Amino acid sequence: MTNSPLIREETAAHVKRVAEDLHYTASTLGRGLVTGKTATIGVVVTTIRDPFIGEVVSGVEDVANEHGYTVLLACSQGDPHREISVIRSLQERRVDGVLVAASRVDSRYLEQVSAMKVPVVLINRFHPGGLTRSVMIDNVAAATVATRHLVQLGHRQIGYLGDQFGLQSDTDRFAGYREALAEADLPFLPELVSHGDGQPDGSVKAAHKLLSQRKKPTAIFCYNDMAALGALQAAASRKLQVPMDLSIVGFDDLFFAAYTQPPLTTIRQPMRRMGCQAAEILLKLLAGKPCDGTIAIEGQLMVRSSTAPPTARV
Amino acid sequence: MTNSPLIREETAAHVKRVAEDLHYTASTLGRGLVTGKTATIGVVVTTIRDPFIGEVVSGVEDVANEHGYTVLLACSQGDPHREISVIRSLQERRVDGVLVAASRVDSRYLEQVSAMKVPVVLINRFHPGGLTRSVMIDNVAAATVATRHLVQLGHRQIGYLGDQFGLQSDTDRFAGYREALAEADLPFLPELVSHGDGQPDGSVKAAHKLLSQRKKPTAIFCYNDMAALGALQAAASRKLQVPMDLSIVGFDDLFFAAYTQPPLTTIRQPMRRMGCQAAEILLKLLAGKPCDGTIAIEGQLMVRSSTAPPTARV
DNA sequence: CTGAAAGCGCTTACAG
DNA sequence: CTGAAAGCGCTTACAG
Repeated sequence: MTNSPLIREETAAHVKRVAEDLHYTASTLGRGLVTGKTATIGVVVTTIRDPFIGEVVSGVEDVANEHGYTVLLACSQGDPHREISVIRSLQERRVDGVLVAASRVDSRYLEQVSAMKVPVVLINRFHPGGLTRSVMIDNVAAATVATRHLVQLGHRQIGYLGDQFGLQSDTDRFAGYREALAEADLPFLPELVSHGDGQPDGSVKAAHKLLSQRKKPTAIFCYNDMAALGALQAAASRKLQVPMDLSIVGFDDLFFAAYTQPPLTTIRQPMRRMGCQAAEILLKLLAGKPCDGTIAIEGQLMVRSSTAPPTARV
Repeated sequence: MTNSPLIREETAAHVKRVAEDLHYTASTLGRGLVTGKTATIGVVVTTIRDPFIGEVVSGVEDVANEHGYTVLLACSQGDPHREISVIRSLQERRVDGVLVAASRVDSRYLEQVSAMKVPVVLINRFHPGGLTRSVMIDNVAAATVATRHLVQLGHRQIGYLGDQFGLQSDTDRFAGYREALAEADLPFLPELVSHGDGQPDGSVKAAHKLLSQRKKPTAIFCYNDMAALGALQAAASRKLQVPMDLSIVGFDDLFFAAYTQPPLTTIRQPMRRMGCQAAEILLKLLAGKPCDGTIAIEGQLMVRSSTAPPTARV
């Protein structure tokens, strides 16, 4: 099916027509075997149920498709066993390159991906290595901006509702939170930080812990929008009005953030665009073009209605 | 790498060890060429950004993986051009079977999938044909249950906030809505139905249209939870209290439904399980086992706090 | 029981 | 310019 100027146009047209009538399409298996390319990229994620991941993968799929590539989906489910089986499956299928958008994967795993000797692009992750690149949001800076927003509204008791302790992005966002406190000369109060799981359920509990302090926070900066959903719920169940009694800021700007009641102030992370960029880097690498360093994305503060100055009640 | 009792165990172990050291994995390209199987299934969706789709695909990926299959992702984006290019791409890669979880695909498209001569399983879609099966929720029945719930609470002015007009599932849910009205001897009022787009943005507008009637509804049954998000927003911007001034019921029970304020009464659609079931049917078909008919899933009413009896104010 | 050959569907380099 | 052959990495049927 390779076009060539050596064949009479009408002949080519005829062949094409017949091929179409027969529903014939050249097999990439045969082609792949000889060219060593499959025009397929592996996308490794924790779970595709996560709306953050969905956005990223959508961007990836889009540019991949545009360039004739197809996406092989690999969900690790955060399970070490599946992590390795899923990687092997990509390797067996001889993907041309790999994209990883899984926040919670351990490093052995990235080691294994590297061992495939194909280009790999990491999203919101970093791993040194010749063929691996990253596109990541500047978590520290974005978290500082988010917390600073609360400081500027007049809050002095600001809580941090994190994801699981030890997760890189959690550590970074926490660092940004502390940085904003420090720059405003606010004391860091350990009892104002609580760790959930980056999901609504776990975050409700973590939020309650924060809100049951004797000196409770007037504002909470949440690890992500999922956690903010939990915080919103916890506030409602304690009859706290948001933002009058409690300000809440999230992170990600998932589709529902503009639709919570009240609409959520959050840091917008251009998830889809990050997916696109990551795919573009990968395709460049596959085309043999040089492409170095890690791309740092800036988060953007979206001020909506879940934040306000603290009310002066004691 | 095929195990065989004919080879000494220790030899096999040795070979395996060396293979592992060399990071060798048998290529499925060579194998596929001779066996005619790729252990790959194509999953066609509108867009992976849709949380409904994410859940379904997660289920599919799970059972596929468990059985040694890998998922090739194909997003049509509802674009006819991409629909065909994406199908071709699956065909070129010689997927063993196809799963379609795209609500808005036209039938020409399904025709093309059928022409691939591989088993296909449709989710929430029906298409006659020898090799195609379906797993679908009973939209009419579930919508009747949802509307009946409102009737039983005492509502007489019940609105329907639909998806785009003409979509099969919209038509079915609308039919269920009318059925519940009829069985309660309530008149059908055309001015109480409004069509959005199954997304929050478009549904806000559609909800406003409903709420600006002279005799406005005291309850709205929404096509899905996304639409309900829009209805919730519209209510809030009109200072209507949910559920006191307006009851709202959704459809799907997406992850955020339990976390809206107030938590959303909705029809739970077991999305993940539907994905699993669809994959299981496909795998059965691939194994040559007979497997017929379409599986009908029942929706489940989840009563939360967005519905209540209408207040007696005029 | 075992090892060499044929062949799956392609592309590419080469001989005519 | 064109057509036949070799070969990519596998599996399988077959000869020894």
